Order: sequence, then structure tokens, then C-alpha cells
Amino acid sequence: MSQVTITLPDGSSRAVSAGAPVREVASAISPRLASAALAAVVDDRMVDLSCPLEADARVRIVTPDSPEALDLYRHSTAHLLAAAVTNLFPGVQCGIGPATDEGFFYDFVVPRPFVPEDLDAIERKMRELAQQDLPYQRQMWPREEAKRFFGDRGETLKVQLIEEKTQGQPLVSCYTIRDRDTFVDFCTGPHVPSTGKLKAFTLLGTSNAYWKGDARNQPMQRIYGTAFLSEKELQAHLQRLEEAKRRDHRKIGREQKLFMFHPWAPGATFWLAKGTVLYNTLADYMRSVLVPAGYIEVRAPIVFNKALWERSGHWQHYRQNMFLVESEGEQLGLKAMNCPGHFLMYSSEMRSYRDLPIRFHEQTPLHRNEASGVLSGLTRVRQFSQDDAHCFVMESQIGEEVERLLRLVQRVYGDFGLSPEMKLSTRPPEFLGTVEQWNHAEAELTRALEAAGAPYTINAGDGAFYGPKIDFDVTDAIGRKWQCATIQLDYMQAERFDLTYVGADNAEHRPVIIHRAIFGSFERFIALLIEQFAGAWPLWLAPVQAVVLPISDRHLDYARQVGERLAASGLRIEIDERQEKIGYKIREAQLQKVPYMLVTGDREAAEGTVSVRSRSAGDLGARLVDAFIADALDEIRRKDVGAPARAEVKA
RNA sequence: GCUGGCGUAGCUCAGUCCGGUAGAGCAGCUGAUUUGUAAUCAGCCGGUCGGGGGUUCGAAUCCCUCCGCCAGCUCCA
Repeated sequence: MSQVTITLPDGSSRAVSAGAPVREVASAISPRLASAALAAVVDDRMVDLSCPLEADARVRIVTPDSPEALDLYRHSTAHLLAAAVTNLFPGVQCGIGPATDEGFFYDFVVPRPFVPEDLDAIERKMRELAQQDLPYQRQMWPREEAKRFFGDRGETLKVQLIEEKTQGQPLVSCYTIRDRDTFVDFCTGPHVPSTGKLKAFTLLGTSNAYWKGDARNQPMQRIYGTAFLSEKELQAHLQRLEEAKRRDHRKIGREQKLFMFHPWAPGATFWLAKGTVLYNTLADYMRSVLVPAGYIEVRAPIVFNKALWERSGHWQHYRQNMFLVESEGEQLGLKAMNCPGHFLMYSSEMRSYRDLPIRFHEQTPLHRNEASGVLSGLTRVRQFSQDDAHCFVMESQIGEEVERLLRLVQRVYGDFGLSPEMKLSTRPPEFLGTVEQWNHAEAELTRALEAAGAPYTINAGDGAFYGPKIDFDVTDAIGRKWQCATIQLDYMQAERFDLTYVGADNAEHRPVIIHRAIFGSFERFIALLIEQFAGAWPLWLAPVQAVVLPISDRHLDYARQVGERLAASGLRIEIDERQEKIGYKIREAQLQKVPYMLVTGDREAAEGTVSVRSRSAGDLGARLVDAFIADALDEIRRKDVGAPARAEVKA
């Protein structure tokens, strides 16, 4: 029998019989590896353990420790789910069932939607199938036979997939769990060797989905679940989901009276007093960053004549998302973005190359008529404000301006203890301008990113219709990603608005526009911060920075004196004058996560002190009022977001 | 917008399946208590059961419809 030579990751090589399954390589190395083996990577392609070795190859055995293992588990669990559903709901049609970042799903065509009881039954069936340790068998079927097989079963979606994905291939890959009478799926694999490997999984919910994600296609029912390599990791994941609920900005927003919503203004935030403090603090912070960076703040109108939107292209591309109004026979639209207003202000006077870059910053509200179903707390609203700006630069200034912006973003996020991930989004299918312009713009952004030296990923086809962009995702404490900051290059709008500057050559030139936001929107950024800090605000952001707690009525005068001094020095304070025991007042302040509680009783009144209790560190003892003020102001100046705020989040 | 779920007091929730006088805790108010580092006691107030329509002798409960919220889908300049 002929032999093939396989090379292992450590560089050693072995000879095996040609056609032997890759499993034998694992067995030959050690019985332990053989039992841990899940799949193999043969010449960079991941395959089943049953895959025959036909030629010399590099082979790496995939075990639970391999980076591929989690996706493999999840995809195999999705198959297990589909097998259970097929078993329990005869006549069901299967769609696709991939692994995702958080778990997996599988889409089905069923006569009625799944209900929670169905999920319980399906999960029980999955465990039953897992316990039977059934092999995942891969079979190569003649293409026509596979089509006939799925066609006879009424699985027209699978037939469609085979037709689209295997053109010109004589054989197609199918998997069964048990045999052809139960569950067969058209799938390239690979899979774990048998269902017994799958233990740590759970179903999480159902939702509606469409075939191939297109709302014009057949509606399907999606079942979500997640799987991990160990029960411990699964439990940790479920705990994170619980933690997310506890930190939900909608819950904390209500508890701390930061904001509210009302059915008569869906998607529009009512900023209550404490939320307004937060909002204004962030707005002022942003100004304090942007003014030294050469930005000037402006305020453009909210409502514009349709003519402006026709000029900008929004009328053609974005009208369905705009709030439109009519007045005296004229059609008007509420602004969904600030750019066109800034363009009009740019062209209100002659611009010289000596003036560039010109940077307009604006924080006025924007309105976008988002579909009702997408609204969600503060993270997706219909009215919001961006820390928006447009930088008008010369072609030659793009690189430096984008680099400056990258540094600015890093610095701001650093001030909040956040570290964003960068994505470069490139030309979408629908775009303005020419491919050459796009290539040039994309090259400029790439160069700036490389110069910044920070890692980034490429999000192909996700650019805005007028130019490529760099987006910044922030991962919060529990692993969810939020897109906040954005830097967008725009070669198109200067043309449309006929924006010019006079160059050194005394000729007119087009400026390049950089659209950019650092927070993104105040609304979304505040939602992110609430969840980041779990409502335990660092002192500089806390709507109430300290609460004065008189022990009894006879300390009210002193408490008020203290309160006045604190307020006069600029601290945001409250005095709890209720006739309650000190323990009660402390409990309430603690639940509100007020950074400092200042107990004032006989001793303090006599000595001119306050007894300081920190939200995170507890009783700190008596301090002179002025000393407390000095320390607090210093802490505010430092914008500390360090250990104290984080530590108590877990408490 | 689509699919599903949900909507009962300011908040958290029970009651809805199987129609028969709307409940609890917290919050609030009043009184007593004058308090030393996470809940003092007692009493009281509080709801067109999301809106509208229908079935019924009778609807929080069953049906229709609209609105809002939640999850996901789609979308996201």
C-alpha cells in the first residue's frame, strides 16, 4: 500500500497509509490526543477527523484548546438543534445555521412560530441526541442525487443552496446525524466527530428572520442558542448576560432619574435634571478638548428647505428617514445631519488656503425618522445630538488631519477609560463619485491608520455613500460592541455645494471635507458610559457629587452651612434633611451611588468638619470642610476613572 | 417597517389559562420617634388594568384595532 508523508506543527513528519483518515494521525501520536481531537487542519483547510489523507500534507489536530474549537462546537450544536427540530416537527424546512460571535442560530420554515415550551422540548431532545453520542457523518453525494433527495423532502431552500453554491461540482458534501431517515444537512463542515462532545449548550430565544436576511424573501423562525467548550464557560457567559441586565442604561436611567421617555415622543429623550447635568458636563468637556484643537463652534438651523436636501443628495438617498414638514406650500425637512448647514456657512465668505483647515463643531439636535422597531433606549433614538464637526482641508492636509483626529479620539476615550477598536469601511455598492476618487480616499485613510500604528480591521463595502470612513467600536465591560466615533472622508459634497478656497496659485480649488464625531452621539455615548460605570459615576461626571447627611434636626443649620460652602466652590451637592436615621440616609445615598456622603453631627459641628464616607471605600473619618473641598476639586480636575469606580461595580 | 412577546399604583410584580366587587412590597403622605455609617414604628393615600371598539347580564381576563415597550430581523449618512 502506498504511503503519504504528513508534517506536524512541530516540524516532525510521519508516514501513514494513503487514504487513511486523519484521525489515525492523532491516534498515532497519543491516545490522549486521539480522544481530545475534534477536527484537523490539513494544509490550512479545516476538515473532519474522518477526512482521508490522499497526499503529502501539513496536519494539525484541532482540540478544545485550539482557536477554531469554539466555532466548531457552535456550528455542530446548530446542527444538533436542527436535528432535534426535524425530529420534533416533521415537515419543517431547514435554512442555515452558522456559529456567531456569541453562539449560534438556525433558521427554519415552520407552520407556526416557536413558543417557549417548544424551546424546552427542543433542548431536551438535543440533550437526548447528545447523550446517544451519534456520529456526524460526512457523505459526498452526486449533486443531482442530493438535489433530488432534498427536493423529495420538500427542502426547497437546501436545493436552492446546492444550486447556488456547488455549480460545476459533481459531488456535494452532506452531513447526517444518525442516518438518512432522520437528519441530513447540506454543509461543507467540518463538525466534531460525534454529538457526545457537545455538553455545554443552551437555547436562548427565538425571533423572526428572513431567508438570506432579505425582508422580501420567505419569513423564517430563528432559534438562538449558545455553546461553550465547558459548562463553566457557559455559566460565566450566562452570568455576563445577567450582569448586562443589571447595568442596563434604561434601568439605571430610571433609578437615578437621568432621563425618561413618553409614548407621545417615541425615540426622543426627556433629559431630567440629573441627566442634563451629565449631558452638559460632557458637552463642556468636549468643548474644552476641541477649542485648543482649533475647532470653532457654530449653530445651524434645524429645519431646511427641501432644496438643500436635493443639493446634498439626501432627498434622493435618505428622504425615507427624514422628518418632513410643510409650510406655505414649501416642503421642509428636519436636519438628519449637520453637514449641509456647515457647507452653507463655509461658503458664506471667501476662503483662502491660509485659513485651512477650517473646523466647524456643532452640538445641535438631529432628527432621523428611524423605523419604530429599531428604537432602543438611548442607543437608538430619533432625536439626538452629535459632537459633530466638519474639517475643511486641502488635499495635502488630509493625512495630518486624520492623524490628529486619531490622536484626539484616543485621548478622549482614554479620559473615560475606554479603548476603541478601529475599522476602516470601504466603498459600498451604492456610491457617489468615481472609483478613482474612492481608491484615492481609501488610500489616504489607510496611510493615516498605518502612521498611527494602531491595529484596525477592514469593513469592506460599509462606507458612507459619499466616502470611506474609519469607525470606532467600544467594547464595554461586558463585551458588547458599540459604534461611537467616526471619521469620514468626503470628496463629493464640496463639488455638490461648489465649495472653494483660493490657493497659493491664486486659483480656486476644492477643499476636502472630513466629517467626524468623537462621542458619536451624546445619547449613545451616555448609554455606553452608564453601562460602563454601572451608574457609579467618577466624581467629575456624577450628577450629585456629594450628599450632606445631618444626623438629626439640630444639625440642620450646620449641614446647610456646609452645603453652601460646597456649592459655592462648584460642587454639585444635595442635603438630606429628612427626619430619618443616619443608616437610612446612607443606604439611600449608597444605592444612588453618590460618590461622597458627608455625615454632620455634634462632633463635626463643633470642629468644623464633615465625616467623609466614600461610596467605594466606606468611612474615611472626619475632615475639615475646606480640606474635603480641596481634595474633591482635585479629584474632579484629574478626571479620575480609575480603580474606585470600577471596583465597586462588582459589589 | 417585519416576526414574536409584553403593557395592572411612581417602581417591581401577583391576578388573565377557566369572565363574577383590583392585590402585595417598595416609594409617597400624615403622625410618633431626634436618630452616628446600607432599611424606626403606626396609619393613610394611590389604578378608566396602555387607548378605542366588540362579545356578554357582567371583561384586567375573550375577540378586533391602534399606540408604546422589549428581543431579534431589516435598516443605520
